[in-house]
Amino acid sequence: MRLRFAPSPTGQLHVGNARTALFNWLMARRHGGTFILRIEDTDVDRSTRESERAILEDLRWMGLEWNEGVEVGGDKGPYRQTERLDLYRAHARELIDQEKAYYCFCSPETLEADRQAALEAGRPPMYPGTCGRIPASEARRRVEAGEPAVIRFRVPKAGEVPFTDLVRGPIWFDLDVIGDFVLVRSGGIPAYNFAVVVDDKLMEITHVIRGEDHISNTPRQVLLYEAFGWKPPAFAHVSLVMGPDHSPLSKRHGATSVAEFRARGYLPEALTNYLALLGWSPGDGDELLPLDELALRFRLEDVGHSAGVFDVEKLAWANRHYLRAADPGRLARLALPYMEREGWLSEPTDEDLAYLARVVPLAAASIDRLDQVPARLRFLFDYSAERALADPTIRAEAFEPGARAVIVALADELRSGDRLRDRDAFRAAAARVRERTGQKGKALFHPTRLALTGESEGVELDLAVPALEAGAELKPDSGIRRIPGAKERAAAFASRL
RNA sequence: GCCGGUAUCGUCUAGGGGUCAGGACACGUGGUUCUCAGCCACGGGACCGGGGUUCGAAUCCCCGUACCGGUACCA
Repeated sequence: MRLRFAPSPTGQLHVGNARTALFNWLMARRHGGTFILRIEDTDVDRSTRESERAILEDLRWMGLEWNEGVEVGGDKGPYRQTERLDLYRAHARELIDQEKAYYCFCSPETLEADRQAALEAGRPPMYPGTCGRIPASEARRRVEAGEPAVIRFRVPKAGEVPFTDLVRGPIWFDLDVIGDFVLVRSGGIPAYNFAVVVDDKLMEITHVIRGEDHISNTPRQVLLYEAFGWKPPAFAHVSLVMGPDHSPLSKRHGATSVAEFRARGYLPEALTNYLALLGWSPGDGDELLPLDELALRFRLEDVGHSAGVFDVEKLAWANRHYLRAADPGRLARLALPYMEREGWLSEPTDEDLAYLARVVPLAAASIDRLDQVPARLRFLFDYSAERALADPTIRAEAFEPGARAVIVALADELRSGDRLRDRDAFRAAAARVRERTGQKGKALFHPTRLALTGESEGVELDLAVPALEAGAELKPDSGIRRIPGAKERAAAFASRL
C-alpha cells in the first residue's frame, strides 16, 4: 500500500490539509504501507521554497515522517513536480500521437466569451472542442511555427465515468458535463489533473486520500488513467474543515495553520489527536488517543461524510490533557521561549533548567496552552508587593483587619524560621499563623496568597510556596532573574500595610 | 444555471424499522474546608422539512430545503 500527501507550497500548512496528511499517514501506518511526500509546485507564480520548507517542518513537528519524497529521497523521484517536467512532456506526447489529446490555439479571450455565452444559455460552460477538429499535421505545423498552444485532452463525447470512493461509495459523472480539459499549459507546465495522474501512476500510489474539493476532478483523472491504459488507484475523499459559522475555515476565524497553533503552545500530539477526531471516530467512546494508538485503530470506513467544524475548545481540552501528561523537562524546554520573551531569563544553566522543569508543570496543570505559562508563573519571576497593592481589589482585601493580621503574623513568623522548602514546612508555618491570629480556611490562606504571590489566584499554595523558596536559592550564576523568598515577600508586603 | 457531495444535541460523533436515541467538548448547578484549573455528582440540550411504504420511520423510498465543492492555461 502506497499513499501520498501532495501539498502545494503556496503558503502555510492549513489544518485542513494537515488532517488530510494525517489520514494518509495513519492509513499507511496502519497497513504497514509507504507514506510519500510530493511537492506540487506547478503553480510557479505562487509556489515558494520558503513555503515548502515551512510545510515540511510542520509535518515533522506533527510527527508525520515520510518514507519517500522530498528531502528523504526514494527511487520514484524526483518528488517535486517542477523537476519532473520531462516526464509530463513525454506522456503528453504519447497522448498527442494517439490523438487522445490535441493542441489548442484558442485565445483566453475567445474562451472567456464562449464561457459567458454558455452560462447565459443555461448550459454547462465547457470547451466546445473547436481545435480538436484541426488536422494533426496542421496543428503540428502551427506549433513548430511558434504559435502558442495548450494541450487538451479529448474527452469521449458520451457515456459516464464511474468510480468507487472508499468513504462515500460509488459515484458517477456524465461525460457530457466534462469539457476537453487542459493537460499542458502554454508555457509547457502541466496542469494539475495531468500531473497528478502521471505522478500517482509513476510513484505507484495505490490509495489517494484527499479533500473532497477534488471529487469532481476525479472523473477527469480516471479518464486519463484509461487513456494510458493504466489501472486507477483507489480514491477516498475526506470532507473539508469549516469555521464556526460553517464557512470554510479562514484567517478571520483565528488561527488556521499548524504553525500558528504551534506558536501558541499547542502540543503536536494534541493537534493530531484532535484533527483525527474531526471526521473520524474509533467507534467506542475513546477519544484521547496519541498518534500510534490512532494508527492502530484508523479505518477509512469509519471516516465521516460531512464537513466538520473546527472546535478550538475541544482542541484546548485535548491540549490540557497532553500538557499534564508531558515530561517535565520537555515542558520546560518548550516553555522557555515564552519566558525569555518576558525577560525572566536568558542562557539558562543546567540548574536553571532543572528548576524550570520543576516549576513549569505547576503552570501546565491549569492552562490550555504553553503561551499561558508566563501569566501562571509571573508570581515567581516578577513579584512586587508594591505593584500588587496598587491593585484596588487586592488592596481592599489585604487591608481587611483579619487579613492584615494574618499577613503581619506571617511576616513575623517567617522572619526567624527556615525556608519553607516543602509542603509540610509551609503547612506548619500556616498552622502557627492560624494559632496566633485565630484565622483559618479561606481567611487564612487568601491573605497568605496575596502576600506571598502578589496575586489573588494561581497555583496551589502548597506547591507555589516551596517553588518560590527554591527559586530564591538559585546560585548567583543563574540566568534566571532573582526570585525573592517567602520571608522577603512577607516582610515587603507587611511593611506596606 | 449545470454537475457532484453532505444533513443526529451549540460542536465532534455512536447508533440505526420498535432504544429512556449513547458518548465527548462546551454550558448550568452542587461538592472537593485558599483561588483558578482539574476532578466527582447531577442537569438542560438533537434525528433539516414534507410526502410515501409500514402495525410502527430518526432509520427505507420520493420530493424539497440548506450548506459545501466543482464548473480555470489554481491546485
